[in-house]
Amino acid sequence: MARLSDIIEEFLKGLIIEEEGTVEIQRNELANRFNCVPSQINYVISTRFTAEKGYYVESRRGGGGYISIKRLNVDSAGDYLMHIITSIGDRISQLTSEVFINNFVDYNIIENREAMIMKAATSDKVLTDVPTDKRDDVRAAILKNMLMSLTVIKRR
Amino acid sequence: MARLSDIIEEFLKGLIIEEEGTVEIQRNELANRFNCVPSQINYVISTRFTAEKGYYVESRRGGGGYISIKRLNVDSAGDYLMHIITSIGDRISQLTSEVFINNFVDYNIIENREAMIMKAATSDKVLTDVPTDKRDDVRAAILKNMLMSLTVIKRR
DNA sequence: CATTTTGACTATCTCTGACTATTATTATAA
DNA sequence: TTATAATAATAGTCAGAGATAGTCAAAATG
Repeated sequence: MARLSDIIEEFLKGLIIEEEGTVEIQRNELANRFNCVPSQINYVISTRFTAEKGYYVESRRGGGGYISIKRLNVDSAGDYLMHIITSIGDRISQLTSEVFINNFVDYNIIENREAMIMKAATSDKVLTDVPTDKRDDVRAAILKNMLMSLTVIKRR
Repeated sequence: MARLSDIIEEFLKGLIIEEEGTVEIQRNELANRFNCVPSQINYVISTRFTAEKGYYVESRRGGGGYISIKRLNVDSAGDYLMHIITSIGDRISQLTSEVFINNFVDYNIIENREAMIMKAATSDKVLTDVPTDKRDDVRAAILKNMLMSLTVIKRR
């Protein structure tokens, strides 16, 4: 059974592409369309459309309220990478890391193979020997260092 | 009477052939089908679908979670990689790791950018939070998993 | 003894709902 | 008319329930 969150995520990303970088929705309406509670929309947004992941979200309550999601403009891959690197904190979960990496592919900053390598390097599987409480720190360090390495070399 | 683990192994391998190299299952569902505890699935996977045997395993918990198993490539580059992967022991120093990676580039198995990423992911700098005596183990795990990801058969 | 099977406990991710906060609109009072 | 209060229409938060998978060591098996 596919996750509802993934479906909603895809739906929104589709809209964003259609609308060339921005989308505006009403929370209740969207929740209604997908037969879920409104707060699930917040969940999707907070796990998939955060600022660090390259999205800018605004909203307004009250009558005629809305949520708008904008995809950040990326004209320089290097700038974008630096932005991401500084915004990644000292710790990151495997899932969040994967979402980041997928975004890099979406933004054409890395190739699919490169994404696979990065995911392989930051998976929990590989960090079993790291004490649990340090795992997310090490992962963040790995991810950031890999990204740093990309700011040095141009993509063919 | 054949062991349950063997039966499950055969079942999964059959699926992998049918699906041309990759299969995605739900642990509980599979355990249910074979009337065993879920953790037996982990046992089967960890004893029969290891990297050395040519499989790449990923998983995700939570609602809609899954376990995916991918068969690895057996072409010459894949062979070479598998050979390397098995020859890398459980531990590897940063220096040795770099030598390996440089060789991959020389043998045209990976791109320059990919090499940069791999070196970044296996540098000592990134493993400062790992206890010294575990550092080379973690590095070996990272390197092997990255190499393995390259041997995965892609579909799509 | 080595391997397999089991189950209790843990970790992670998703979904839900009650409660809260904010904004817009309408009604009421001055 | 203008200021204020009440009401309606949204969205936000957070903790807990639900749905998975992972780990590890003891028990069973052969």
